[in-house]
This record gives sequence, structure tokens and C-alpha cells, in this order.
Amino acid sequence: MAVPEKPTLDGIEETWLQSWEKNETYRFDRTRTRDQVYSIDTPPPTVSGSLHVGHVFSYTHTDAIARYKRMCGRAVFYPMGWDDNGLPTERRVQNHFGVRCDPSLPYESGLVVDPQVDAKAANRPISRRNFIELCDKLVSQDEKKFEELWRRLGLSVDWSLTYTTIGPTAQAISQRAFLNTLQRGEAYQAEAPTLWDVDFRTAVAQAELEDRERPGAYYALQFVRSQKDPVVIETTRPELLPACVALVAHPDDKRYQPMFGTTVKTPLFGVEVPVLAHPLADPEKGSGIAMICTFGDLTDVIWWRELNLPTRSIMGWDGRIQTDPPTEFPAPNASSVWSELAGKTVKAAQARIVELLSESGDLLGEPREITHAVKFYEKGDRPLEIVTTRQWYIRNGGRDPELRSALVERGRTLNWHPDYMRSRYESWVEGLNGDWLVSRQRFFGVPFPLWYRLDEDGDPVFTEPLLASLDQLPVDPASDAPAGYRPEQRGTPGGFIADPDVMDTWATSSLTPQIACGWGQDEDLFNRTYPMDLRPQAHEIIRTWLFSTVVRAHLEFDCLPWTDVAISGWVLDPDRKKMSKSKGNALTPLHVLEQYGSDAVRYWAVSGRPGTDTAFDEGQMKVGRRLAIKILNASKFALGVMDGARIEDPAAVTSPLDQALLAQLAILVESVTAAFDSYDYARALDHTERFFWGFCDDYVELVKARAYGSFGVEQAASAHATLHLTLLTLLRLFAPHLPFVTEEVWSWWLEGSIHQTRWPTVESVQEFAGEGNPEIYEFAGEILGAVRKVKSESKKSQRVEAQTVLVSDTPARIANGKLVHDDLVASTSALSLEFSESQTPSVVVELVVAEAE
RNA sequence: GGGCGAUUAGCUCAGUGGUAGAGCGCUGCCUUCACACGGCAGAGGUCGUGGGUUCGAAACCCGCAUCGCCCA
Repeated sequence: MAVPEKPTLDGIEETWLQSWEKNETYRFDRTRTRDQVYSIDTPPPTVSGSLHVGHVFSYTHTDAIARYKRMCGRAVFYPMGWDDNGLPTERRVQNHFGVRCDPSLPYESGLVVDPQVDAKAANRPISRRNFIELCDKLVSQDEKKFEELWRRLGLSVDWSLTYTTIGPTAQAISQRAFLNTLQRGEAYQAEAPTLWDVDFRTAVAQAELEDRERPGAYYALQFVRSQKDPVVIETTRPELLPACVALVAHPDDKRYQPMFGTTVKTPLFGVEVPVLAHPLADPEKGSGIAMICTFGDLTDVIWWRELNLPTRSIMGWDGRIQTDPPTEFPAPNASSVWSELAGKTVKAAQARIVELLSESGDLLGEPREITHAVKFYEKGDRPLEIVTTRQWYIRNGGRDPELRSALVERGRTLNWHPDYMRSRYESWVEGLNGDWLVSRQRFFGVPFPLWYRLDEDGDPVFTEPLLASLDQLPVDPASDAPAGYRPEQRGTPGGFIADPDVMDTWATSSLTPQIACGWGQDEDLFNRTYPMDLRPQAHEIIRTWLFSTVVRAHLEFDCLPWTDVAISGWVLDPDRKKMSKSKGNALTPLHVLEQYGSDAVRYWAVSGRPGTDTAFDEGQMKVGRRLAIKILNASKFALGVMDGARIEDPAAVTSPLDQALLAQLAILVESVTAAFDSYDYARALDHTERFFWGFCDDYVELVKARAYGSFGVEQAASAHATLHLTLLTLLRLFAPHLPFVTEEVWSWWLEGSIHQTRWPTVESVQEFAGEGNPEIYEFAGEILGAVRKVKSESKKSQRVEAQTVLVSDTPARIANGKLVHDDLVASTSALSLEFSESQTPSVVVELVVAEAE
């Protein structure tokens, strides 16, 4: 036995991290069958270069569950992934190196790009392949930093299982899943109006939208009617006037009913457009009649589709008004008006057309300023436009009520922790209004495993894509040729071209269970781990990550990807705002890990209940550190007083106080186990901690004299057996939360790692507790506390002797008290302890008065 | 506008029908033979608000207010 003279937390992270690594403590045992395995679909963090405390928060929750399940005897499959795919990486590379991707440039071998001081300004164009090399370089640096942090935090991840979302395996699996989806008819290509970010120049999916309140203005424009007064519409987007294809009002709107079926002419351009009825037109909004443009917003798209309107799009992919007019404008000066708008940004075009309308007298009154919700790409800076493009879609129930209700049903059979988070899922699925757009016009992503045949004129035949074969994956259609073609036929008539797009990052992230478990790569592993047990994640990505993962598993495997989902809240700053890098209020976790120790930071993290947002609180970390130190010292006492005697014989426990304590301990084991089984790690810790402080304050004080041998060998043996079992049990109850300090204490007198031991059972404690009565322990604690209070209020040392302690209480309680008479006398330093029956319970203490000096 | 959640001590939060709880902070005391990187104790709340159910409500029901999130 090696109990340190002066136990300390200093350096225990290094010691045990090395030991766990060397002994492969958390290595997944893949000899175990699926029912013995607990597999976790760890959220692969976006490798963003910087870390903040929000990261350590939710991952600690998962680790506590993982450690509990491991101690319950499951082989825990706990891989880490890095989400290095997609736009966040692209943007980071652009800013870090001061480059931008220009796919038209040739690859430059051995290109050296140093991080720029003022990187944003440099904006150096490089080829797509060079760009991707920089992405790879940067993410591998970031991944090292992340791994160091996770290890330091004590995550019991099996690091040999690490995957990425852009690596060859992820690419192969994403492409395979896509090809399967395509062949089952669940993926399709369509040329359709698409929400479009003009800065990123890519299509954006419904799940990536967010509304932002922006100032705008209603402009009243008059449309000419033959032989009648003009009709006035109000619009926030006058620059789209040349794209106007109709006016629309509500079918019940009496004001406009007479006009339905007639035509009017657009101001400035003189285009004749019909006046139509549609229930989505809001009579309360503006003048009650609106112009339909192709396309100003999603309502325009609906009207365009349902009213079979022509397309007159004017928006270029770069967010500027395109050069060519969408139609021939009848009005005499229309072409000069158009030439003023062409090539302008939306903002500039709006300013100019307002001037022109004003000059022509078609703009009535002053613009009416308003604030309205505008759709943005969540990572974007300018409002989304709608352009017509060819895109890939995966069916997700957005247009298919049967699939939709099947997916709602999937959500209902999933175990949600906490349960109310289920409604986020349901309201999202029920509100879907289109299929999942999965193609992105970006560079750093998984390419579609497709090519298109070029006809004799060199035009691509989109209707018959050339598919990669499964054994070819991962494939890069930009450098590989499709079967039956030679590489030099690329881009030539009769030859082929690659699909230019990459997949949405969620098209890969939605496959993390398949990637982690080795679908199609390692079928043996897959059968032992899939479908998985747990998906831990935050609540704001239920609509994206969780939902898309359910969709893929449903389509490919007709099952849920996991049985349970545990939703973590956010970390809030002291002003109760979400901590995030973009808000600039995020703290890096490394300094708190160093300052308070990993166990202390974990203590703060696991005190945040499932699903609940939690304030960043260094105070809680101090408390956690104090708890860890207390565990060291209490353990030192228990082991020291036993002096090497490890009594593991239930018969040795003879003292009623000891039996009472153990009876309480059995209750504790039961409640902590129940809390963990319901994924409530916070409640589990709360129970254990509460018991532990009571144990230190009361039991240890009560038992001290007896444990040191004051009342004989047998009495001491009872105390030693109780201390031994209690310590053994409490350490294991703490182990999922505080892996370092519990391992440290374990090593003082036991072999192996505490994290590979079995979770304590109620029965094993009950065996020692016998017929122990918890009330005895409670009552003894009350008496001890009452004496302490008297001493404290008299401003005396707790060590001072009590002349008499008189306990008055009911006969039953007095009987209990008498059973612990000797321990009470010793722990209160009482010269005499007496009991008397009374209806009004009290503890009267008379202290020895110190003699005058 | 719809949905979900929150509102309890100065702060952070527990508490799903039976006398208001914990930790932090604050105040006081104790250098005690596990622990000064400590211990013990004390003060501090008409449980957001208005109704209702009940012998009894912080808790259950309805309305309202404020905050947060999700979705339109």
C-alpha cells in the first residue's frame, strides 16, 4: 500500500493519461457481440482551429455515460471523429492563408503559401487542388490540438478508431450511400428555383436557413390598365420589376375581384402581365395586391409553380443583375433602363430603379420604411437570392406525406433525453416544404461519383448520368474517367464531363454511424456496433444533423441509427448569452483545465442537467476541485486507519452505526444507478456528492475513535470493514465524473484501473449492511450536528469537552441513539451523554468552562 | 404568429401534493492527530403574477408577464 504523506492533484492528469494510453484502458473489445456492446455516435466537432468551453461541456456529459456503461460491463465503442468537411474549413483556409479557390487555374506543384499577416486582404487565387491541399494541411494541425484537449479532459475515447468526414473512408461511404439512394429512386436531379448565397455562390438547403430582421421599405408602384385607373402594388424589391410575371391578390378580395383575368402593364418596361388570384396573397399586406417576380422569395416560387407562370429571371449567380434582358421589353425606353440596371448589385440596382420610377412618375409617395424578416444562409452575409439551377435532391418527406409520417414515427420510437426535445424533431419534420438539396457549388467536399456524357455538340446529357461502380469508391470524377471512356475524352464532344459539385456536408455527417461503424469497409465491426446506442448532441442541430441521420438510416437500413439521443444544452456567459466564437465571448478551455484540474472542469460540466443551458461558472470548478481534494484526504484517512487491513467479510460489520451507514449506502447505489440509467449524470453526481459530504462530516467523525481502536479490536474491525466497502463503493460512483482522482486513490491500494472495474450493486452493499437501520445514522448525525452548533455559537473549538449532552426525544429514537452511545461520546468529547424521553425533541449541551488563567 | 422550455436565497441551481433546500458568495468561529488547495456554524426567500382544483400547492389546471430557444 502506498498512501502518499501529502496527497495532491498536481500532475495526476499526466500520470493517468499515460497509464491509460499504455494499458489501452479504453480500447474497444471487438470480440464482443452486439448485445454486449455500447456504441456511441460521438458528434465530430467542426475543426475550426479554436476551442472553447462549450466543447468540453457536452463531451464530458457523453464521457460520463460512456464510463458508466463501461463499468456496467458493456464493451464501449467510443470513437472520435473530426468534421473537417465543408465550408467552415474553406472559409478558414481563405482567411488563414489569404487565398481563394479559382477552379479554372492549373495545379501548381509544390506551391508554398505562408499564413498571411493580413490574410483577408491578400485573396490570392489558387487552383482547386492546391486549395484542397491547404485545407488538408490546416485541418490536420487543428485535429492535433483538439485531440490534446480531449485527452486532457479525460475523455475515454478509443483513439485508434478516429475518423474524419473528408477522409477516403468518409468519401467512399458518402458516395456509396448516394449511389444506393439514386438507384432506389430516392435521389433525383432537378432544375428548379434554388435558394442561393451570392457570396459563396452555392445553393443552400432549408435546414441551413435563418431569418434575420432587416430594415427595408415598401415602394408603391403603379401598373397601367387600359382605360382605367392604374393599379398600385407595394413591393420591398422594386429592382425585380423587370422579372415581374403577374400580379396576385386574394380570391376573396372584393377590391381586386373585377381585375382577375385582365392584364396590366409594368411601369418602365411595358410588359403585359396577368392579374391572378391565389389564397397566399395577403389582403392585409401593403395594398393587398402583389407583384410576382421570378424570383423574389419563396412565395414567388409557389405562385410561379401553382399558377404556371413563365420565367423571367434577372439575377446572376454573383448577385448582380444579369447582362441579357429576360424578355423583349415593349416600352420605348425600356432597353436604356435595362442597360442601367444590368451588371449592378441588387442594392445599386434598387437605388437606380427607384430614381427612374420616381422620374417617370410611377413611384407614388414616399417609401414606407419597415423591418422585416429576410432569409439568410446561416453562415452568409447577404440575403439569399433565388436562382434557377440544376441540383441534386434526396427525398426526406418534404414532398411525400407517407415518407414524412414514417420519419415522424421514427422520431417517436427514439428515446429522447430529455423527452421534451422530441417536439423539436416533430415540428421540424412536419414543417418541411421541400426535399433535401444536397449539391453544393463548392470545392472542399465529397464529389458526386458521377459524370455526364457529352453529345456530338459537346452538350452534357444530364438525364443519363454515368455512375461510378461501388468498387471504385472513393472516386474523384474530376480526375478519374468513367468506365468505357479514356481520360483524354474529358470535355470533348462524344466524351464526358464530371459533375462539378460536391455534397452538402450534412450528406456526409448524416452518415457518421455508418462511417464510425465501418459500413462496407469492415462488416464484422459493423455487425457488432450498428445500429448504435447513443447519439449525444446539442439541441440546435436536431433539424440538421439528427434529422438527416435518421433519414439516411431509414432509407438505407429501414431502422433508427441509434436507440437513444441525449441532448445537451449550451454554455452561457454570465450575461446568459450563448457562448460562441462568433460572439467573441468564448473562453478557451485550456487555461481552466490547467488552473482547476480536469476533474474540476468536468465537475462543472456534469452539473449541467441534460438539455439545460448552463452558465460558465468558475465557482463550480473551484467546488469541483475542493471535492477532488476531499476525496484524496478522506481516502487517505480511511486507508490510514485501516493500516493495511482490508476486511471483506460481511460478518465483521457488527456495529449498528456501521450497518446503518451501509444501509444508506445501498440506497445511494440504487438511486445513482437509476439516475445513470435514465441518462441523468447530473443527478447521479448530486446524490453521490451529498452522501459523501455527510459521510465525511458525520460518519467519519463518529467512527474515528472506534476505528483507531479505542473500543477494542472487534469494534475497530467493524469500522474498518465499513470504511473499506464505503470507500470502494464511493470511488466507483464518482469514477464516471472524476476519472483522475478516483484512479489516483484506487492505485494507492488496488491493482488495475478503476475504470475497468464493475459498477457497485445494491446487493453487494446490502450483504454488509444486514438489517441496518438508516435512521440510526441520521439520528447520530443530528445529535453530532447539534453539539457542533452549540460549540460554534459559543465560539469554542470543536475539540472542547462537553460537561453533559442531554438528548430528549421519542422512545424509538432514543433507543436508536443508545445504540451509538460510545461513538457519540467520543465524537462530541462529552464527559457524559444522557437520554430522556420527551414530546419536544432537543439536544441540550453544557460545555466545560475553561478555568480562568 | 405557432410550439417548446424557464421564472425558487445576492449568484448558480435542486426540489412532480404534506413544516422552503444545496453549493457559491457573505458573516462568525476553529490552525483539530484525513483535509488551511481546509473544517464547523450562522444570517438570508410571502417559490414571476392573477385565478382555479385540494383538508393542504413551489409542485396539478387555466390566464397573464418576462426571458431563452425552435419554427413560420
